[in-house]
Amino acid sequence: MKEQEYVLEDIDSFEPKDIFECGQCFRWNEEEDGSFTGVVGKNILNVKKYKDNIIIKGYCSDDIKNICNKYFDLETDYRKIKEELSKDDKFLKESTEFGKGIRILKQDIWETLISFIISANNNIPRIKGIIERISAKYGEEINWNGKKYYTFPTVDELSNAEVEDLRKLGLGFRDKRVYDTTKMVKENKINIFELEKNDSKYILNELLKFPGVGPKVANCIMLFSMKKFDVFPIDVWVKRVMLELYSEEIYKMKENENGELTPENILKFAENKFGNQAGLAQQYLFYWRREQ
DNA sequence: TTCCAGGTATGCA
DNA sequence: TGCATACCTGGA
Repeated sequence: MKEQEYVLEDIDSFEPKDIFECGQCFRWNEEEDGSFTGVVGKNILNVKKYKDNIIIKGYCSDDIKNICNKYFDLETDYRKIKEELSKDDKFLKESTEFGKGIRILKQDIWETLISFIISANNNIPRIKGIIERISAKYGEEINWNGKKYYTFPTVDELSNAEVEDLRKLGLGFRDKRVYDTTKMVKENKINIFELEKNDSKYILNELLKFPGVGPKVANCIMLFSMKKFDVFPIDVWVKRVMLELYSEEIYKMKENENGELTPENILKFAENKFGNQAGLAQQYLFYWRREQ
């Protein structure tokens, strides 16, 4: 482990607040100075915006540049994507302006799988608390700048938890789902670490085999850990914003013979309208609507 | 006290 | 297949 620093000069489309509070991650916390600190794999990172630069300080096991380039998706041109999305849509123009600093993180697939199972019918403060307690109990402790941090437990580490242990950590009815999913991963029933090389349809089908993983959770996993931007997770917020903004257009779809505003029709409309960037469109609209 | 939160699993017709 | 209902928990 080594202290390191990485400065991104004049970087476009990178606002720590937008990235860490748009709902894609649960392990980043704002500090008193406005920076954010989070645990990424076995590394601790602190991200601060200063004028047009992003200053990333880290306590890392690997080269901080490699870690950040991958994790923050620095190769992708978000400006271009935003331009394309807002080209002929006033709502996306407004929402991409509102969340202009959003980037989709490439998070660990295993951590994302468990985190979003926990997210079901839950609220963000509680989700964060549960994940923190799981990490403190089963993860690895790292000390940095006089503070204690905990890595998210590996598959082997979390396999030490019984259902009752998870219940004590506050998972509620999600305890058995996390336990059973952990067991399936541990026994390699589905190799989640090799999934991302397949197309979204195939991956969706595989992820749905895990207990606690439905369409919404599966799509979030693909979007937030595999850079599958063509998926479109539909939750209460997205449903709300889509109906508020696009009801007329969804009614008029030629596939929508009965004029129904069902999740299927919302999905068809989104895939058709947003194409390969549907996931990003979802994230801009979600963040915009939720922060209003 | 009651309701709700980035849904999913289950039991029925 | 298609639809309602229950589900831990803690904060408002």
